[in-house]
Amino acid sequence: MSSMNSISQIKIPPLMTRSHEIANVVRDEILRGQFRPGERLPSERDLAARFGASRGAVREALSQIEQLRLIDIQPGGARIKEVNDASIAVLGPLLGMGSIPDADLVDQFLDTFSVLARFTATRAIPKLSDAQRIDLLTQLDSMADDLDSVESLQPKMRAFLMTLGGIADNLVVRLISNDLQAQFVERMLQLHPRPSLKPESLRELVAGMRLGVQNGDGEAVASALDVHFLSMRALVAQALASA
Amino acid sequence: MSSMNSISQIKIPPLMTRSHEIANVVRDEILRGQFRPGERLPSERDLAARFGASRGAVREALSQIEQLRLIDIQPGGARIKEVNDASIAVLGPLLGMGSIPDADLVDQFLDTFSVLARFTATRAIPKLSDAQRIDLLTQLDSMADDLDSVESLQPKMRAFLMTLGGIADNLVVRLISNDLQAQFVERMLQLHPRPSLKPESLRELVAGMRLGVQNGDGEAVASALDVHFLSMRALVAQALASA
DNA sequence: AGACCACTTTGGTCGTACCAATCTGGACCC
DNA sequence: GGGTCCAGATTGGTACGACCAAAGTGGTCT
Repeated sequence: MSSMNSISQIKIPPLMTRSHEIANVVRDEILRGQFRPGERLPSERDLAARFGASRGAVREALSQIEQLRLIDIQPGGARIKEVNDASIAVLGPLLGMGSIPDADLVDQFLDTFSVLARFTATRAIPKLSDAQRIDLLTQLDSMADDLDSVESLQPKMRAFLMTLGGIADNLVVRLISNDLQAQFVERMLQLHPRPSLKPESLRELVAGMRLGVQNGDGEAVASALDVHFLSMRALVAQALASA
Repeated sequence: MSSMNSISQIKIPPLMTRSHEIANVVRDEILRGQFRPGERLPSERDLAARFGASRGAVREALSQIEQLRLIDIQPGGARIKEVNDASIAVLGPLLGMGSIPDADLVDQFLDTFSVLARFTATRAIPKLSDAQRIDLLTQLDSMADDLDSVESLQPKMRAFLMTLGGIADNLVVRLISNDLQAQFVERMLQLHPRPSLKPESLRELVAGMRLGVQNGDGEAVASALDVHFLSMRALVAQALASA
């Protein structure tokens, strides 16, 4: 009986401060491989001079990059670490670097996301209350009305998965999904050409999930999601290849 | 033909700077729920006064907390956000807050981790080269020698999963695992009483995985991992309950 | 009661200064 | 030549003070 205010969540550019700018530039340089792991980053004073900023701003920037586990700050110098050992939070920048997202990375993301969705479904469905089941069915029925418009289906799908996530009640997965969401989804939605799923596939997805929800069969819901994500991956790969 | 220097990777307390201290304290206060979401954090100047630190140090601290998506810094004041919307990186602090880790959270972690392990296995096994298969089998045989000593098996198990991860070659999962590792594993290893898996269970795990690797049957390896993590969860839950 | 405006507070940035840890290079000794 | 050792330069850690623009505050006026 609350929230749902601030409906559209208009995202003002999250206040690009000087330190964030610097952090972004330096982060991207590291991700681009312009420094070898173990190598020293230019000193704070040098960076400050280069960006025409104060050392304070640079320090804030480096402090952020350190949180990404991309560098190791120590007296004597900040050293670059392996990108493979970094935090999830580098995924977004990693994706957004080329003019077109790296196809492999996108596929890996979708693969991973599908596994998390499956996981959520299998954990949520068995513990459904009657009210929750009805809620989910309602959402699915609503989704069944927009099968040909990806634009209007996507947010409903997202909401559906969020509801499932709330029921599964696994904070770890929730936080992982947050990060993937934050890192990935927004960039994915700007894809051109947008992959277009066939209405039949979507109908199959919704119907499959509905059956699973009705019967309390988590594996059925998960399977429907599997199929959906598989075709999604194929389409996205195709879209990226032709771009 | 390189690396493998700095064998033991002695981790000196990662240089607890003033800003990190402040960040930790404030972060924990937020995680502890001492502020309501939407509420304003004390001003940088107030925090500086409270900690007897400079504003610069406080700003670096807040900048780090902002990266955790726990606060939203804006002119006018920093506002607290929902913990549920935060980054994975809050998991560690969240676990380490009570004298004993929260049992539910630990279980959720193990559940999630098992899914990621299963995922990695199913993706890695089908694309094994001969050399990789031999490598894995060798590792498993080595593991079969330490079945009764959890202390010596654990690192081998970890190495095995890392190898699988390298073969699966999914950067997204890799980064997620990094974070879970960074957030969780170290704290888990300090558990008392340590959960003790029965040697028979471990033998079964290793044997099951070996068979799967040999036959190129990813699902078999995944199943063996499933069983293992299930009993692990039961034991950990028991250990935490009796603590 | 609502609109409007001046004042205060708050974050964003800069500059300078000092300390301690680290690194660097050259003198020195074997 | 190769290793050792020490002083000076470099680097990060921290502090204080100052100014600006944006956001919040409260009181006045209508």
